[in-house]
Amino acid sequence: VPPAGERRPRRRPDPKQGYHHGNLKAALLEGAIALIATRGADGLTLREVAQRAGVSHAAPYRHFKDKTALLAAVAEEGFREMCREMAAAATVAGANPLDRFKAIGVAYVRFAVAHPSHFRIMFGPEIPDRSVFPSLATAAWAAFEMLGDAISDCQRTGAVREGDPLRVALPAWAIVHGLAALVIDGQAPAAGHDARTVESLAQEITTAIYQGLARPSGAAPRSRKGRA
Amino acid sequence: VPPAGERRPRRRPDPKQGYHHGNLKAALLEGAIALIATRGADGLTLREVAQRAGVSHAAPYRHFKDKTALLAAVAEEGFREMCREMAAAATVAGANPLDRFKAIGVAYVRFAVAHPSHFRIMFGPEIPDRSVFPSLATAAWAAFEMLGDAISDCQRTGAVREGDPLRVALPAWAIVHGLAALVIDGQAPAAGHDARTVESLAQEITTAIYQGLARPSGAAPRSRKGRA
DNA sequence: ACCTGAACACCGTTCAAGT
DNA sequence: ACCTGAACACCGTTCAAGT
Repeated sequence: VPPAGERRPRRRPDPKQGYHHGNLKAALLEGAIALIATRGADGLTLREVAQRAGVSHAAPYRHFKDKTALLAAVAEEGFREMCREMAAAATVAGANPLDRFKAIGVAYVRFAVAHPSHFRIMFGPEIPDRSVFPSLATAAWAAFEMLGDAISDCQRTGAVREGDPLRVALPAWAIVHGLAALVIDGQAPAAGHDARTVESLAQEITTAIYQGLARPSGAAPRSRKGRA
Repeated sequence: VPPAGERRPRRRPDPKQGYHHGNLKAALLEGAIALIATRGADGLTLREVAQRAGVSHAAPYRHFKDKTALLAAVAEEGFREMCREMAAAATVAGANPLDRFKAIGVAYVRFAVAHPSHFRIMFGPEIPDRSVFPSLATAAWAAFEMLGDAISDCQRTGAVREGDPLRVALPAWAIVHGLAALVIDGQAPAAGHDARTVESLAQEITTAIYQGLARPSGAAPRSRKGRA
């Protein structure tokens, strides 16, 4: 029995298909992502996902081995969307590799704050072993590679120090990931996850990892000057 | 009915006390931390904590309002232990503020990798609103303050650029937090959480946030030289 | 004051049975 | 091939009842 007046998009039985609709799998995935956004990662229930899709609570098992498999699909879709948004941000940023690198980092944080529960599932312990889901591992790796490639480009123009790009990219990944985690967990001071605050925090962070916290060499302890 | 041969420390009924032992609350907290270490954050069950303490599954409610309250106590103890370890690391590092700052950052990562499930509960969404538990909020803040104070000291000696210490400390916090999260979630390349690998990764990270990723100004693009 | 035992409303998962 | 309904073994939480 459906609970009450809940909007449920495109329910068209189409009796040519088996029972309810041809692509229950896609509907379940979509529903799970929507449910996570409103109820949080812990609030996600296989039974409610099934109910929202209009099927019995046992039906999902025909399409996903278990709850973890559904969560893996959710996580994979999250990484794909994150990559899309980072790529879009890089495009907007223009041709300067350093600008592109910073834009990607900011987009990383922006995605996490916009979809905190989704972000948690992408990285959290709900999926204990990512190697069981190769396509998820691939999608996750692609996100890291975007940062690595951006670093590579910066090294080519001489903006970033030399060294293995992936190794140099790790601190950059860590700092944007750390800021994202702290903000969505309510530790970093981003009141209400206000978009402008988050944006400027992310800008500060990417600048910090590029320039470092050290006093600019050659600058006197009391008078700081901008770089060239 | 206790399951089988499980070691259960110091069960001394002491009939002077109420029923089982005088400080069931402490026993529950201790048991919860132990259970998290072996079963993970998701595997923690109020009923099993009670069973291990030798009481009924309803008994914990006499000492903790609900499961979240127990988790908050677990998280608080985690922050205290982390602070202890960071303080110890700073002491070992000596008097140089920059060395102390790096040691604190490394200790932060080391704690997370040594107690991943505990670390997740300290920062995760299991405790939705930290402000409900003031002592937890205080303990968490103390950890951030240690980094902030270390940055302050570095600014006094001129090693770190000027500015609001807490604001300057945020990138440092983000980078160690991010590395910790990536490692325990199996994203960063620390095979098996090997202690030496983690240690050197943490060293690299703290160096990176101090020096920055920028090519050292004044160095030619092809020949890098050490700083003074 | 502190704990027990039964009860309730949930879960994830399985499996025979239906079409 | 795909879905249902009942069933099982769990949860967290509550509450009358015991000492």
